[in-house]
Amino acid sequence: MKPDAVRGHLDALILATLEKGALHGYAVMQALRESSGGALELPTGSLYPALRRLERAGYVRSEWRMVGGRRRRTYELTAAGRRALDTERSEWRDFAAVVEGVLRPGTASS
Amino acid sequence: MKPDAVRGHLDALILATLEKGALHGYAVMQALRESSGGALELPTGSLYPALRRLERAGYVRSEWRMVGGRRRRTYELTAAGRRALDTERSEWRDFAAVVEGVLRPGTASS
DNA sequence: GCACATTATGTAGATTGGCTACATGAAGCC
DNA sequence: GGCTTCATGTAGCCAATCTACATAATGTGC
Repeated sequence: MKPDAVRGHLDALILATLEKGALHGYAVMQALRESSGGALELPTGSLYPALRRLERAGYVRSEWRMVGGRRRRTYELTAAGRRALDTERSEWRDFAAVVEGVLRPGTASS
Repeated sequence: MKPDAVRGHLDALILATLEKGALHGYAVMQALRESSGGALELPTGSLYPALRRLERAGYVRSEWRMVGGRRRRTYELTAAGRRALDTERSEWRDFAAVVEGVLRPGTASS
């Protein structure tokens, strides 16, 4: 998968990952890798800034915790985040349908 | 549809549009608008640079024509362009499957 | 003949979001 | 003691799309 393909859809992926419950950044990375069957290997330089962006936007809320001397910042969806996820889902469906329609071969008279 | 959503997939859309036959830039715009049911309104500042990029990459070949005193640059897929389109199609399928899988709700135990 | 929409091509510059590469540090394991 | 994994983050780069602008001919309505 080309690196930039996810562009514009990463927020949706992260929000969906957090839908099931609060997670810290590293765990989001792992969850995304797993739920994508290994296809999504988010570098930390993509993930952490994205999470902060989502927080600035009010879609997630974060909280520091110390677990065994290790600091963890756990992220949790806000109500606005849930609404944003709904929007992202329907936008994805629209977008996918459009691309699918254009890409589908054999629509021409040929 | 948010303006940047197409990011990373525009090449595929343009190549697919040219698959049915050579078109000039403006006609590509119209064809894309039509085949997307009006969802894709490509600004010229996206389309023309994209076409030149595809040409530099060797995926399309262009030719000037004068039609009724009006200059037209028609673009045509090359063999490499057809191969690229195949690749784009399969990459799209992979990508869409991944996003679909992550976005699908209710995969959790919840 | 004049104004305005449409057809047609293009560039300059801003934006933006994901990437690479780097930096830090603790815990776990051998 | 050394290596891997867990964990968080920043600085700066880059590419692709967008906005806004510039140009010019044809078609249409009056």
